[in-house]
Amino acid sequence: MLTPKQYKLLMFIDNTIKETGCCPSFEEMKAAVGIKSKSGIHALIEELVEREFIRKLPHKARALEVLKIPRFKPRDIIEEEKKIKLALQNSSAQIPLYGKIAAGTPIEAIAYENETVSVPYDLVTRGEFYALRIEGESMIEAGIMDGDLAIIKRSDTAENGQIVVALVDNSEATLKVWQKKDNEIWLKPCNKDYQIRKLHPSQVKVQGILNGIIRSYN
Amino acid sequence: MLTPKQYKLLMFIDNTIKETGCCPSFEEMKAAVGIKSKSGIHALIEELVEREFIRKLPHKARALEVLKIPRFKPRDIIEEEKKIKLALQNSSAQIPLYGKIAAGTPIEAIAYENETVSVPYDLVTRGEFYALRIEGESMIEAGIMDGDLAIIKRSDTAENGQIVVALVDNSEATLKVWQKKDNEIWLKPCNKDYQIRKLHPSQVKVQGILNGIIRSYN
DNA sequence: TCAAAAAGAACTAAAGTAGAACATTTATAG
DNA sequence: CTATAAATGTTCTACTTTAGTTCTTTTTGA
Repeated sequence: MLTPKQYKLLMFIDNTIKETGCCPSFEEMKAAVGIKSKSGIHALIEELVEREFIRKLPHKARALEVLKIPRFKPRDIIEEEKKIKLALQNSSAQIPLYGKIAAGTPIEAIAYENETVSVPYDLVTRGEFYALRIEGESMIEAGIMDGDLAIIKRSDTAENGQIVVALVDNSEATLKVWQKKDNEIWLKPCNKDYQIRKLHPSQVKVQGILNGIIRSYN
Repeated sequence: MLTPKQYKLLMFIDNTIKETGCCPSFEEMKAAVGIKSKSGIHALIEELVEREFIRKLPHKARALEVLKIPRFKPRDIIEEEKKIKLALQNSSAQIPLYGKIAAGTPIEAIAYENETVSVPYDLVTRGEFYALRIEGESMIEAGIMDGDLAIIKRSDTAENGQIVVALVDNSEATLKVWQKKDNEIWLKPCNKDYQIRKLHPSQVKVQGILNGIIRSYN
């Protein structure tokens, strides 16, 4: 449509008229567009007139009228496009999403689901990770809400006090605080309404340790 | 209909005009379509002109006009777009980390900090985002814990019930649930031990809306 | 292996730069 | 109202850079 200089000039004229109410002189345009000679401006204006972007009132000085300016994309779309470009450059770590937890199936059993989620690198340093969607309120006092995405580091051991993915009786996976007491394993929820489960070590297997939480309010 | 290259070129021309207001040159088109010679672009343009998708103003440089956009995309383009969408899910965005909240400084004041954090792309679609480190326990019942990273979408308005970054008396930034009641603004914490603050609208300014939470257990 | 697509070189045309001379409009003093 | 100076706009020439066209050669894919 327009050349860059033509466009720059058109926008300058339009702006100036809108701001000051009167048309800029050639000298002002020279400065604005970055041209050192009036003839250049003249040529640009002739082009703009020919392409019907502006109109000249004949035999008048400082008498230009802007007829149209090229339509723009909405700013937020441009912004989004920029963001997409940027996002495509910085890749982040991919970890598999293994489904929901609290549902009662061993993690391995649902590992075939081929979904992945991207997480910031600082949540997944060193080790093997996977993600689970939280279901239920049993850990609410630890700030873990229904629907949150739990980032889990694969591990088959845990320290007291850590929040772990525990597999009970080889059938039920659950996210709880791990506590070893004498000859029992305590799985402690973080919610007054839930009971501590006291299990024999042979009944419980650690499948991973909670490493991070991602929540989206959408 | 159109070949993938033709379609790609047409879209590029249309986009460029809408974005920048001026027509791209052959050199720019070369880069956009991925052709190394101007003659290739020339051939494509001739095709597009013949099929009346674009018009050339004769004897002018950078003077193309898009007449219409085809309703259907070539199959290859559709597939490519799918790939991009997929890649997007797998990528992350960088957003600035503006420091801690609850500390009592307006967000703007600490905006100079040049740190950024990377967050999954699905937490930061459309809009401008920044991150704040949560300090304190006032939102603990909403699952927002001390030390969490809050992903905030910049906004100066909020709906009732949203969790917002509110600037009180131009000096104190705080994360609370927003509620407009008659002629008062209520800033509600999510913690029984904290009081609701009832303020005059002139005292409070929204600085952003909570969009996500990232927590790391390290 | 043949035709279509692409690359490249050589060329033509348009856009932009610069300065000067000239023409017109506008403001101002007499 | 008119003369005139100052400001503004137009035209011309000469030149540089950027853009577009045409042709030949090379590559590539059915």
